[in-house]
Amino acid sequence: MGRKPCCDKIGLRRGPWSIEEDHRLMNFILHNGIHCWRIVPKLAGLLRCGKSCRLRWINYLRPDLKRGGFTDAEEDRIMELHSQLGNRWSKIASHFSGRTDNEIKNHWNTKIKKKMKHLGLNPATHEPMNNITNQPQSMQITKPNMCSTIKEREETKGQPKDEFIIETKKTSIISNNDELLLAKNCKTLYAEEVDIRPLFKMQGNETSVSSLPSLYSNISRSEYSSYLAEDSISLEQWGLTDMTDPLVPWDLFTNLDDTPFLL
DNA sequence: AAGGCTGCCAACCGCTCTCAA
DNA sequence: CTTGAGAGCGGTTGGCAGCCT
Repeated sequence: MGRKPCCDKIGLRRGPWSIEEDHRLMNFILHNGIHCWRIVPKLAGLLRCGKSCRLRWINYLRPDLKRGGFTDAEEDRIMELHSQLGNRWSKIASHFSGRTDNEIKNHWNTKIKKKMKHLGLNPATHEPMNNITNQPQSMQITKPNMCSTIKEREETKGQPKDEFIIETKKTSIISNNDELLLAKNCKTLYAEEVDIRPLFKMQGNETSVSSLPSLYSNISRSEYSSYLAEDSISLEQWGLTDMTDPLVPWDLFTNLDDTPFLL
């Protein structure tokens, strides 16, 4: 038995939102703010449930949404965060401004997952899959102090953490930039034609990489420093007076009435 | 041209979490 | 402490568009 539905669904609209509905919801929230989603549709004059309104606002109407495709940097960050947080999309989304959990989840399921599989990495664990045949037997991967959640990471602040040691002999797994990038995002590192013991240590906001061949010397230096930066978005930060993203069809709303839809 | 297939993504569903009474 | 309502989250679905045969 789940909990009761958030609303009486009889007579309520479902499916895609019309421009008129978007207009009403947008107008209502911009004029009145959000206090209780349950009453929003009633006050805004919408035949939708509060839950549906909330979703529409968060995933589509919110003025601070970035829209457009994900940049390579954003993809890298998603993979990095996913390796730590797993499928906690809202947590992952909180590290991005202008991106929703739904958007990130969709991108993960449709693009990044495939990319990882293509590269022989398990999307769930971010580690090489067993059926990858070019992985040398001599390779050992150890994760002495892996933090699986942000909370854990915070709790172990000041201690060496997220430390991966990979020992390998003469492997050539990494042969192009994409794979190198992915390895970086898994905080794993493979050596090419050398014996190395790369050691990633994260201490506070600083990352140090020791004993790395020059090939890898330019990666992960600053990647982790942004981890701890928390994105916090507020209405004041939405910049409602400067919405210039051409991908957002705000011109549909340029003729908003001055008065809210109070019925 | 038409039908099938695939990818994308908005939206929904069911569950958990949070917090006030 | 318990309960219940609302909010939030993650998994899933369905429809559309574009591509392929």
